[in-house]
Amino acid sequence: MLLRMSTLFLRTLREDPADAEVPSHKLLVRAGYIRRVAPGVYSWLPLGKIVMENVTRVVREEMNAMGGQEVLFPALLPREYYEATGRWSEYGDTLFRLKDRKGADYLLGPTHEEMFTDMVKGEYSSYKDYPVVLYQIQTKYRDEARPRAGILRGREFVMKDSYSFDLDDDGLKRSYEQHREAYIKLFDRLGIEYKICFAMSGAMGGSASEEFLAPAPNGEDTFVACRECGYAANAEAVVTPAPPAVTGSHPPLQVLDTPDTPTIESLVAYVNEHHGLGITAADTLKNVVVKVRTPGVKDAETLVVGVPGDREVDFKRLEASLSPGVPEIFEAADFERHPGLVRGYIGPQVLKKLGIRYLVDPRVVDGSSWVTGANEAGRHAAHVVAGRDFRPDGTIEAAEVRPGDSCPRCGNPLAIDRGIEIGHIFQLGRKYADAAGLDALGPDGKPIRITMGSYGVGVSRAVAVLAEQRHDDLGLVWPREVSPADVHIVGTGKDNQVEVALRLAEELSAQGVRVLVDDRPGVSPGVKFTDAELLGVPTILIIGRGLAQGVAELRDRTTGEKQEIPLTEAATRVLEAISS
RNA sequence: CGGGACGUAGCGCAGCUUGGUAGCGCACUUGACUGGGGGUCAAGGGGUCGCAGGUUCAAAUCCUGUCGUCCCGACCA
Repeated sequence: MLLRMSTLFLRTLREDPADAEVPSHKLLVRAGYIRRVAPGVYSWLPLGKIVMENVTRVVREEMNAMGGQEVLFPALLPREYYEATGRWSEYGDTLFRLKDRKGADYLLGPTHEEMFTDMVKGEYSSYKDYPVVLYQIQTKYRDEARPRAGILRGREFVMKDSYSFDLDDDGLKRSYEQHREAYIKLFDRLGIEYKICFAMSGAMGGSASEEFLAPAPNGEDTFVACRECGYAANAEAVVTPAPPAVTGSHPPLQVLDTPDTPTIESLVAYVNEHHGLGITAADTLKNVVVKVRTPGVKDAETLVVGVPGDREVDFKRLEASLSPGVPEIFEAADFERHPGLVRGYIGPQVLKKLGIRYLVDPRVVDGSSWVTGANEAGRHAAHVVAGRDFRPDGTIEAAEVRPGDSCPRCGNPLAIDRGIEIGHIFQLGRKYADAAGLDALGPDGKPIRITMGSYGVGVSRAVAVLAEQRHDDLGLVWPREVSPADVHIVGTGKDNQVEVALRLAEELSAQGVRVLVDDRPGVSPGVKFTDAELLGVPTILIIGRGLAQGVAELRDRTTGEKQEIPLTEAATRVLEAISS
């Protein structure tokens, strides 16, 4: 492959685009890899297209290697497929919907579970056919409420999605493990740094689930990681280790006057000063009321969540825990309908009587004693003991996670970081097979319900993640596998440098090296150097002022290392560099 | 959907307060010089000032409406 800058469809920009915030977005636009067309919708220019193809190739090779078979579904889908699983309505505004000339409903596929399931059902009917893994690399459409960060979160994006179909749970586990291994290989090859995190299976249903998160300051996901034992989890999925139950006796419940103490801080300060308690925020029990709306259920349920007072309720965690239920803020009007709930002074003592479900943080164990609301304005209660003065209906993971919290596996402190989800694997189970009635006829003549796994890789997102993780002040720094070229040869000078550069480029190209050569006439060396650095090809060879002395310069874009080499050795040295 | 900002040349921006000839940088064209860090000089081309309505002799500028975009919070690869 030989790309000549003199004819390459490329214009680099000196300035950052005004609508770009994150480095990957700025650099991919400035370096001429992508251009914006609409919010969350981008065109790929020649260099960007090559990078995307390279990522696609790696993903495809690893999927084939693990036994996956590639198929391709249309992006344009009729409504009927999404009707059976209820997602035509459940997906809501995120679904791009359209009508054909007859007025029939269509959609642009946001994901393809239904199509895969239906296809397998149409072709396979015997237990002898299974297991099978199918995948596709497809453009997906989601009308995101807020696309952001360029290619990182688009409304149109390329995803590899695969599905495993097995006869039993052991088979599903095997397929899941195979995908996990394939993903490790694939992301390693792509040069992406990632952490495998326990995840919630979320709205998709199912059980075991892990996310491949690429650590990046601009990531949208928060995850915890334990340096000691390697445990890593999406913040939504972190399990709070419960302390042992407390035994022994406590003083009887005591109601205290605590005027003007609607917040935890004011409460702690007041009871320590006026009631001599000596407590901290962690000794108080904060009770947060929410409404929970469950799909298909008419009325929202009122729910109270109890967490230690030194922690906020993390709405994302709460939502993940309640899924498929959706929590909503309990507003002033709702309080009016529930006079038993005194805003700012809610305690769990009365919830049973009010018939309100009460879920607590796992730290609220039997026998633990708390300072909490007395259900009267201006009054709190001390020595409120779990199991004695109130009995929760269960525990819930809703409290915020903080750096230093105990690792649920080994107890050491956890660190918190941001990451970008680049892959997700999970054991779907039988949800879609149930909806489609996907069975195989077993050896005994009885039908076996198929169990499925679902596995995604954000292909176009991976391009952005690489730009996000691998850049410096000068520009992009591609890893070898995805770089638009193996070597960027710069010919600069007023003698025959460009001519020599071109000759060398052709020679290398003939040996299978992918070459980008800057043969633009009349362009100053400074421009060529800055462009080379911006574009980010990992090896740069300069044919410049040293030509008369038979010297070229070899640069490593990643390390910044420069060395003068004899021109006669240039081809060999480049071959060495790109194979190392 | 809630909060904030912004729409002027391909890109980045000024001009708007106080109405009167639409401007700067980058990019682009031509010529000369320069030739290892986005170089210099000269001459150019390129605009429905988001859209609609209003006020006015006159609107990029004032008023009303509308559309769109970006950023921060609830969804997800």
